[in-house]
Amino acid sequence: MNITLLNQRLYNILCPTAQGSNADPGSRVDPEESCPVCGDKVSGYHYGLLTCESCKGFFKRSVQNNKKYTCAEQQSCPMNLSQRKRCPSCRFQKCLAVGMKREAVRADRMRGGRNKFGPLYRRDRQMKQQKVVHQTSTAPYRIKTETTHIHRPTVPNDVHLINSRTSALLSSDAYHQSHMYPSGAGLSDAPVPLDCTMTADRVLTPPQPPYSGLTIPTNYPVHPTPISSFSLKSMPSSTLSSTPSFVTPLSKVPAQNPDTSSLEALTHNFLSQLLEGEPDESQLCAKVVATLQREQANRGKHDCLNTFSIMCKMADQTLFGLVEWARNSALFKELQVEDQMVLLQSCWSELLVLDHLCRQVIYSKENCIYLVSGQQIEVSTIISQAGATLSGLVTRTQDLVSKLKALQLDRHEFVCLKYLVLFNPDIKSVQNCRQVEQTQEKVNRALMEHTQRSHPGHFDKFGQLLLRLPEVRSISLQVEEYLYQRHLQGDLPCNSLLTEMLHTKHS
DNA sequence: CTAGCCTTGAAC
DNA sequence: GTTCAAGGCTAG
Repeated sequence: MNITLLNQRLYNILCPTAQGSNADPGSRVDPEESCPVCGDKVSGYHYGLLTCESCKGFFKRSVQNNKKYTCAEQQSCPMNLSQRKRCPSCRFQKCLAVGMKREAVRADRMRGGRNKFGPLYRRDRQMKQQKVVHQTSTAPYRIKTETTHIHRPTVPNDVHLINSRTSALLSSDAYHQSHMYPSGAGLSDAPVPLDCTMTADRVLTPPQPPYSGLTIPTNYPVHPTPISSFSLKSMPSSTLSSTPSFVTPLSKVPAQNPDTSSLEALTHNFLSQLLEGEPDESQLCAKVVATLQREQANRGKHDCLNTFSIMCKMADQTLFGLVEWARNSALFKELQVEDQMVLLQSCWSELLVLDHLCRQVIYSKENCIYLVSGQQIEVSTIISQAGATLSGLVTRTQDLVSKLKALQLDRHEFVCLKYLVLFNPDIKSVQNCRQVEQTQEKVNRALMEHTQRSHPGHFDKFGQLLLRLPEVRSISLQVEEYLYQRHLQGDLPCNSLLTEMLHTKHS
């Protein structure tokens, strides 16, 4: 079995150098493909991969002039079209991170001609071309499901233009209705009427400037709680700084006493390392918003993304981020790429669910769902208008959110859960099963020691956390099934990592 | 300094 | 001759 053929997109993310490109999902074959650094439109291959003209110029200037930038913030500034100028340091780091090559900038400044990357660009182009053929040949076909009461036309490239005429018919399954993005209404102004002419443009450029949960800042998403002061409860940062260690980021915990066991110090270091790889929520949010804005801008006013497509694209971007997270993880890097593929293909939906849960625990207001785009939606609004499957899913997930909130899941524990899900030694086709098992055990021990040390008063928090994993698994399977049904109906955006993951599992 | 447009020239 | 990624130029 050739794994790379099974899920080329995943393989490309895991082995960016093999294919020479690490661009965003969902737009690979699009002539309007987005720059992996800032999300702007790409103008061609520059210094190793497809980037926009401005990042090309920026990278060239930086390398030619041997620039040394310093970030005034935490070296995790959001990078998108509107903010790329703010922090050259983070921009340059991002350039390098996505794979732009210093060596492609010529020391002798000779103009014209081709460099040694020519073949790499050609291969990448061929790969994209193959991808188009693959996507076309595996175009979704349609079947009827419980949530589909009417026949909706299959539109090439997945776009269902929801208009007022079809909206009433679609109300049986409100997920693809735009109530998820009520226009301009305040967060608690429920119930939100269906607005089926809602466009992504309106979603993404809300009229209300301050954060309300439903508005996405035009350029930079604002989070109710900074990720740096992560705790289970949405406590203000000021409270956090004066609370006991269980809400204090471990990195700020004073150095271990000499009398504390070395084991404890080891666990602390181990967890800190795991935490270091955690993606920045603000950046992810900015990226998602930028992608959606760009997508809509490319479509024009009369070709709007429907809500379900928007949700899928959000999930796709999140998934892309999760795969990147895994790829960059030191523990994951130790595995061979075949095993990496197998593990990710088996747990991607669980990771998505975990990611969603964590976001709810940190950011969501009472009875609201917090999207990766920074929007909050009232659960009751969704439940009241969604079909049976989706309502059930939302309810189950919200129950789990409540339990995790009650357990006061913290950031370290969340990371551990992610690793426990990722390193699953029960996956049969994993070659190096022993290594996966050892890593899982190591993380498991770290989680146990952390819960006992940081939450000594919380009896069996460790066990309680582990007991939540079967439900995560179960929800994720239901999510997959739901998405696959929608995929078969042609509702999912083609050419996405999400679709490819679904496809791989069902093929 | 940025970023869009222009010029160049080896590979095809 | 064409292509297209290099470097260059320049208004803003």
